[in-house]
Amino acid sequence: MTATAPTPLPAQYDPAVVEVALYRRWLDAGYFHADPRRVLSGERRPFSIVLPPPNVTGDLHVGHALDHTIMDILARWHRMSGDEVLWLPGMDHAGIATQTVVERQLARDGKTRHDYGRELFVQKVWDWKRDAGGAILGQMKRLGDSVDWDRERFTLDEGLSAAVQTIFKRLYDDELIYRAERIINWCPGCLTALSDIEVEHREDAGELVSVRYDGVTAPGEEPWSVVIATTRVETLLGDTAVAVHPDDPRYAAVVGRMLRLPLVDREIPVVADDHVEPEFGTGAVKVTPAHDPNDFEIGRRHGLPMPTILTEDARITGTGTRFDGMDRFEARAAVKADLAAQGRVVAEKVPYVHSVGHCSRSDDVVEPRLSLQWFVRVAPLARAAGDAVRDGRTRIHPPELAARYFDWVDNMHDWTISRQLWWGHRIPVWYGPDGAVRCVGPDEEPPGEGWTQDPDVLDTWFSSALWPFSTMGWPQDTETLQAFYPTSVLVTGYDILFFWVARMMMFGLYAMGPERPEQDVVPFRTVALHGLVRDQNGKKMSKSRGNVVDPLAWIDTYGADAVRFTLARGANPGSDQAIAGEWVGGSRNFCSKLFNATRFALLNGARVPERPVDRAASTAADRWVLGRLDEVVGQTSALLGDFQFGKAAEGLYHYAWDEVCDWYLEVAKVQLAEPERAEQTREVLGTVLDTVLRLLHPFVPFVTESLWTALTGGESLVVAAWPTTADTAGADGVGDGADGVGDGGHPDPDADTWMADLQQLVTQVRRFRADQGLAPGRRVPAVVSGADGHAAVAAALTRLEPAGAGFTATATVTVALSSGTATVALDTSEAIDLGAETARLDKELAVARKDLADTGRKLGDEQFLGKAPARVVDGIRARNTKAQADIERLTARLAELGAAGAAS
RNA sequence: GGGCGCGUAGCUCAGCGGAAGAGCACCCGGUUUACACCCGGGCGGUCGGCGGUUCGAACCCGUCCGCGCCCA
Repeated sequence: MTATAPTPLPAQYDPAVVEVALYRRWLDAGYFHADPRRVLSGERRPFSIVLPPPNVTGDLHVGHALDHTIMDILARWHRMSGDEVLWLPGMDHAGIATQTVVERQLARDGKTRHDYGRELFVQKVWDWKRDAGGAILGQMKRLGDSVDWDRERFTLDEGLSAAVQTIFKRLYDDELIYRAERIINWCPGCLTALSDIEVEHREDAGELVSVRYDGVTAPGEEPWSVVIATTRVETLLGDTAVAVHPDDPRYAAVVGRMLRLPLVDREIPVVADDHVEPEFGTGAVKVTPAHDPNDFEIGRRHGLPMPTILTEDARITGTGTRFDGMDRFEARAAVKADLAAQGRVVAEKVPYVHSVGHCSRSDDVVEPRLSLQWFVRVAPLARAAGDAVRDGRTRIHPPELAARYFDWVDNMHDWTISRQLWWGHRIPVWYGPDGAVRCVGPDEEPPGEGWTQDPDVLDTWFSSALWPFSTMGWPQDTETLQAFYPTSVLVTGYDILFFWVARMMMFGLYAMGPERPEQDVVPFRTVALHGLVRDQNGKKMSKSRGNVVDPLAWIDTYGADAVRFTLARGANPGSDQAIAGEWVGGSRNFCSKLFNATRFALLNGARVPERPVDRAASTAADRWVLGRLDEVVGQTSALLGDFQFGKAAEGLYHYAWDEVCDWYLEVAKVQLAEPERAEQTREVLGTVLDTVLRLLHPFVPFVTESLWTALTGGESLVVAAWPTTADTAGADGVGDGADGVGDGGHPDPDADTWMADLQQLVTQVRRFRADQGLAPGRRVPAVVSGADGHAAVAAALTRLEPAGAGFTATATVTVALSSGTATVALDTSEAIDLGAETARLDKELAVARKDLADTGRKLGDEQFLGKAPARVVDGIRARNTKAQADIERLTARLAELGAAGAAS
């Protein structure tokens, strides 16, 4: 890097003027571009992440902001650590959502997609994508995402489409894709099939209606009947049986006999089936095979007819009743009314709260529907996906959430992949004369005359599942693939575990399987799961609740760094976090603090030394702050390696603000005023800030970049080296252990003790001043004794001044230090507030007495002495001694005050 | 109904076997030559209830209560 003279900083930091320009500079410099050759040549280790592709119609919401912040922290950290980093961005084509957006536009002109025809409509969707799609990509730039824009991908790109066709053909040839007539989830709003995970179950208030079906009687026979209960009474029109449990004595006599289906006047049998729950309701269930998955299975077992009684948009059809043409909900009321009129409604529960499936896109109530669709036979794929985690080839973090993953992959149903849409990858299957079927691979010509292609497209997830390798050029064996697959980590919310992880695992293992050693087949080595972002009261954000926050508004107000830091700080693996604007303000304050601290340091000539600071020649405060820096360096790397972003951020926040700013900078002011200390202090300041800014860069890239380039004159923090303890620790041989002075990142107990004593001394004097109402700015003459080596610094930090002529101590503060009691005699030039001081000392005395009692009790307990480890016993003993000393000291002070009070 | 998780300061959360912590909020004082997006000081908790294990429990076990999520 080229070192130039540090540049002065403005009076205030304004993220708005800095962030956009910095991001532009990073792009121009090409820092985010990944070069596979540096990996293949062995020059660098690879680190790769594929961005779980956001939806092309979507905007950046706060959940993305968290997800991206975490990925960016990892990417920047690894980049600084010398890895070749690929973070690959892109979007999916979101079949239903995108088609709906464009159809809505057409509807404004009173048109439908059918007015344009398939080809023209798809062209219109591409137009929309070009003009209005992908807003999220620009928003990612605002956040600072260090993605490789040169490799941006879209699931409908040519290359990715070839990948889709390739894997479809392979699965088809392996008989892992099949076409069949099954009950699927049908959305009457979107007019397409859905997979299980696109259906959201919710407790809705419906009704449970019990209806009497009369038996068909022989002449002269007693009338008999069976009562069934249903929440969807309109489906009665499609019933083809009533089922009971074979061992249910109540119905043994009627199994095999016929019932008269009300309203339709069709005869249906009573069948016996093991899967009927005798305890539920009356123990008899109506069977509508074309409109209920369980009933479909019963229908198959008993060879029942399966009439479809609903149109695609959920209107009654083909029943030959007056209900034909009615919407399903209208029909529900009408059917019930007619049944009631016939006296067949024997019971009714309204409201009856039960679980109802809704379309995750349109929120319409999903209708189970018998339909001819394409499916993936998931059993072998899902087993492989489970095994990869079971045998550790892919690690789920935090590990507790693996249970959820297994729960899903071990119980997965076959996946419905056909969608009755136009926007998407069209199924590469052609139908010819006489029922001939041909699946066409990517390099094959479609069959010609007399053949037609399947009209459906594939589920968007089908192409998203290929994302970890299709984006890298698969099925071509590219350098990118060789260098960066398997990806290092997939970062996503635990709520998306089923969507991304399970499917990407299945397809990754299947597609890459034949070509690689087993260890290298998985799509990601680690899956790092984070939680949901909630509002400030811990409530889930939702449009209906009106508590959705816009991360971009926060970026405008507080800066991207502040948003990122807030999210990072709250990110504990696998658990949800709450967020509020005020808290983002707190992070903005932290960024300002860093700015001001660096500004102060630069104004005082701080510089980064060529070689590590010589600790032997340093003050205790220098050694303390450097020793703590070593610890923070080690701790931050360790926590990042364990995905503990919240703790890493917290540790840096605490060190930078509470230790460096509140204590070291204040001590540094004193040292800078001493000619023989000033230069050393400038180097320590430079070292500490240089390192802290490096450590913070992955979290808050913008402010750290501005400050670091100003401080060091370096090119960019993006490509600066990640600190190690070897960088910061002095290699000067001091710290052989004899004097307890640390070396090479080891703790420095002497310096720590010195600092703890200083903090104790300063805090006690400040507290006295506050209790006594002494104005903070007022200089108070004082004599400090029993605190050698601390007196001058402590005096500066507590605004004490040397005693002059006529000094008369009006008050004394005693402070327990490691080496004994320090005494500060002050001349407040007036009588002190005895009440306030006595109350203070009484409070401290009470604490000391309680501690003496607590520790005394333990030390008198044979069991404790015998069983507790020596380390603990020693600790208790030390506390006991300390409590005794405190009591003596405080009692003596109180006695003096009593004397003073009596004398005055 | 099955499974998982959570109840710690006003709010959001760390801590998960040896003296109760943080951020934000709140109260008092402050133009201390980096910072009022600040500085200094302070208030605030029978760690959901009850039992058990242990020399010792916010932390381990049981049970109950209250929330949340996923799958039926």
